[in-house]
Amino acid sequence: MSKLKRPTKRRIIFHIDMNSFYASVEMAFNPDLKGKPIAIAGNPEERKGVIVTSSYEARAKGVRTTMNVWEAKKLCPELIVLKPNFERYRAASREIFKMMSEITHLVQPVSIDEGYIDVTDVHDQGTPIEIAQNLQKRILDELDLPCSIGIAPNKFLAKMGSDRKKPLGITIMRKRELPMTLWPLAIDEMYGVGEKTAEKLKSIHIHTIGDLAKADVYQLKQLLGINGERLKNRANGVDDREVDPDAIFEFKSIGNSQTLPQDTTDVTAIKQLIDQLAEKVIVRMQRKEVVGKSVQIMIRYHDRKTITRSRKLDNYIDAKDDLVLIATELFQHHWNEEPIRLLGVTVQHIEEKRNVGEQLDLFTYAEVEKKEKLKQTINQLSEKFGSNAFKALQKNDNKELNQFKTSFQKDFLDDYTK
DNA sequence: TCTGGGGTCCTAGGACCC
DNA sequence: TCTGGGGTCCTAGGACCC
Repeated sequence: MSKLKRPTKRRIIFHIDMNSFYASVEMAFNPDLKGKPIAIAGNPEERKGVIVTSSYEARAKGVRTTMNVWEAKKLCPELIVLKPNFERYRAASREIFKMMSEITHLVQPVSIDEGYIDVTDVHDQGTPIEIAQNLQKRILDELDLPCSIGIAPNKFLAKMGSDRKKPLGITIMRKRELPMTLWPLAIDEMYGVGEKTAEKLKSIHIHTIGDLAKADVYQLKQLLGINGERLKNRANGVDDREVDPDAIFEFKSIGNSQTLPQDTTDVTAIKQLIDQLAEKVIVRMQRKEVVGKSVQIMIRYHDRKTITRSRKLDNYIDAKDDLVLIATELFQHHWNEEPIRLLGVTVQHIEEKRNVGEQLDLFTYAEVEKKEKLKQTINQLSEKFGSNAFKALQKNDNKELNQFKTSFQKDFLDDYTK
């Protein structure tokens, strides 16, 4: 008997998007800031002082995300620049998602300030529009934070909808109205189309989402691979991704990176930064009770050329020593000695600790590696001096190998390797 | 004085196995 | 002796998003 795919039920999905979230949280926290041009940025003394978010008043003066602080101040001299208070933003975010989860358990956070909910089976809280209005009002009344909501039969259209009206908009994207609502929009406004893709599409005379909806699928595939077909589908309002409340728990990597105060070739400073980054990554891994099986470093050079180098491991790691060891090795192997602007350390192939079992609780990766090296050394010694003296040691357990190492290795090996 | 830091997903080539 | 082709894993890089 063939398995027929059941036609998917028509769904009602919201995309909730907080309006200039960090700036709004700061204004809620300090109402004196309301109505003023404010921006959140890193340390303006250092070069990482770029604008992360700005209030609508600042945007009206031309202030944009990723703009340098000095550049923004040139455009808007009265700009109030604040350092980010991530704890504050996270706390606000938790409250918002709690309100969503009081409507339905089908909540999928996608970042600190946006998420999807699926209200298809919510029947006791009014019409979808009423549910959206109530949610928006509640977030505004109780948290003093504005948001926009898109209502649509799928995620893509809901996302495009929440973008239509800011702040405090509610926009319904009906499939039959797409020629009026979606298709006139410029291709760069489409979610999933960035700078590069927009350029490529324009080269084949696709300038609006409507052009894309009607474009030849084979030509699109040639130009963009599988993504070409997917974008065309989305332009036609087709997107069957489900709202997945578990997605947030299934993260795949944890990393930290940092731009240095100045470009540097100073190995001591670089190693110190690797150590700090590894520490941060490990703390986050421990908090989430996960381990990882692959380590990646990122080096951004003075000219912004960026490389990544990674190594898949035989075992899961969760210890700082291991991460520092492997990240440092990767760095030493691949650094071309040019001045470095930014360094990153990331652990990939993340698994929950409890799913991995206990095999690696015996040794840390660093210990295993040390043991392997010691074995190799002993093999070499056996070759040179005959097997009798060392064969026995190879069969012994780790404790004896270590005893051997501490008592003999130093002087003996120093002589031997010279 | 240009351009932060956190991620995800996709592609493509080479190695290796069958 | 010469040779096909599929599948999977690993690594590096790129595009995109907030």
